[in-house]
Amino acid sequence: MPGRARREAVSEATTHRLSLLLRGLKALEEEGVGTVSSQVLAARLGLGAAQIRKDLARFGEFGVRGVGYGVADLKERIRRLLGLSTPRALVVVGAGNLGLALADSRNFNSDGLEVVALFDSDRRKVGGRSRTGVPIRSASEIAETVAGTGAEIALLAVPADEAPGVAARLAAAGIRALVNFTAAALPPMPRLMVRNVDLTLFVEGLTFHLSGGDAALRPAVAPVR
Amino acid sequence: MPGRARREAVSEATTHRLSLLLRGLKALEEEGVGTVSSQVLAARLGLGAAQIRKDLARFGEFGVRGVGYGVADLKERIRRLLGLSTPRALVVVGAGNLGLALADSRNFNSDGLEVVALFDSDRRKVGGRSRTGVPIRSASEIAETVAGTGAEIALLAVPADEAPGVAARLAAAGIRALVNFTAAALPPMPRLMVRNVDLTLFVEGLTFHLSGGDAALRPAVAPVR
DNA sequence: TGCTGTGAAACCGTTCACAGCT
DNA sequence: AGCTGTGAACGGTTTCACAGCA
Repeated sequence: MPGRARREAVSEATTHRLSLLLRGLKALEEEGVGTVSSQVLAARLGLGAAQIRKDLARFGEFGVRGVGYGVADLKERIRRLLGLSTPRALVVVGAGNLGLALADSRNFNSDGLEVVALFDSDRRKVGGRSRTGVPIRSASEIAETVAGTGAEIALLAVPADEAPGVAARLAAAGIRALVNFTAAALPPMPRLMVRNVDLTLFVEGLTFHLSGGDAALRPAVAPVR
Repeated sequence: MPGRARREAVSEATTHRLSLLLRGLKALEEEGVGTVSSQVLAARLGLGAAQIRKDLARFGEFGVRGVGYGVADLKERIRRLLGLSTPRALVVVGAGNLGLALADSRNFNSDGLEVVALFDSDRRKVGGRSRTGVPIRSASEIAETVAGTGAEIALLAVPADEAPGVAARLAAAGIRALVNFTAAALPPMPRLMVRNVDLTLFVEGLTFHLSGGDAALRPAVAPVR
């Protein structure tokens, strides 16, 4: 599923692993570990050691031969690399269960990320707050809020049929990157980077394998051979 | 990120595209379209035409040369292929916002999929129902409910630190496939197929590209060359 | 002519194996 | 001796280009 925007030399798989790496390094730092090898890191994250080294190699030299990586140092450099060293504001559109879950997730409220607002078109929700205190504003205030907070990233969790319209408004408001949690396919938009995260797809991938892969197509009787 | 279990000849990318295809075909059928070419289908889904043909080729011959694919026929065959032609029960563990969102999602309650129960350890939630009526049971009833409903698939949406324990209990209860929405890394379990869907990863992938890729590592002054 | 099905080519990411530094 | 950084091999997926059929 391409989500290509500009010169995308770095694959999504790589950025995902960097994220994972960052998380692992944080844990190690809390455990008081000062130095770590790609070997050990890999085992903890379920990745290959060579792959970690390769991923890092793309961005420079981070370790010391014969020794390993400095935990605090590598952590800081990856954080920097992922663009998390400067604070970033997020907005979540759609204050249904999914939107609320996203807004309150500690994962989006750590490092440099902060969810600054939720939007919904339901009058009864507007003016309220999520459990952790994110204010719910009217969808009509999107442009104003985005401008005021400098938010660059939006998480889209509205009903599928409203998704394209809302995405267009977010783009117009100056949002530069969007994660689409909707099943709707969004048209390509000029200055907006889009990642589609379709939760259904993961489940149907499982049903495929559960049902024995392509078993459904094979005849019920044993094949000739 | 491998999630390899048994002989996994068919890639996750392929099953995702089949899911997408199924969705597209449903839409076409509702529009009253009887026949469609890989060309048109591809354009609607944002895929390549050759790729659609290649994906299908893996499972047999589905179209008519010079004509295209019969919408109703192809839809039915893909549904079959994905293992959605027979009903499947799902359970969702964790009745927080994310769990409730998953349980009420129309995506998991169409075709052959049905969410039959939510589980939570919070006494105050147990006995209640989600907005669409899925009953919330005590986490202690997992084994019993799974046995009673024949559920094979579980969606895991509990706090990260509880994830490994709950996953083990689900495996013991007879669940065969699990989608882990938690940030926790689950240990490999014998008869349990796991897919990890870490929502954080998608956002941090965006911050990487927003910050100009590896711009953070390049010196502020222009490189020598 | 139009469109599928498919071998071949191109591409990309991962894994291997080792040179090089500490 | 230990571990990083990396060229080379590998495997898998995507794209191309066309043969074959309606």
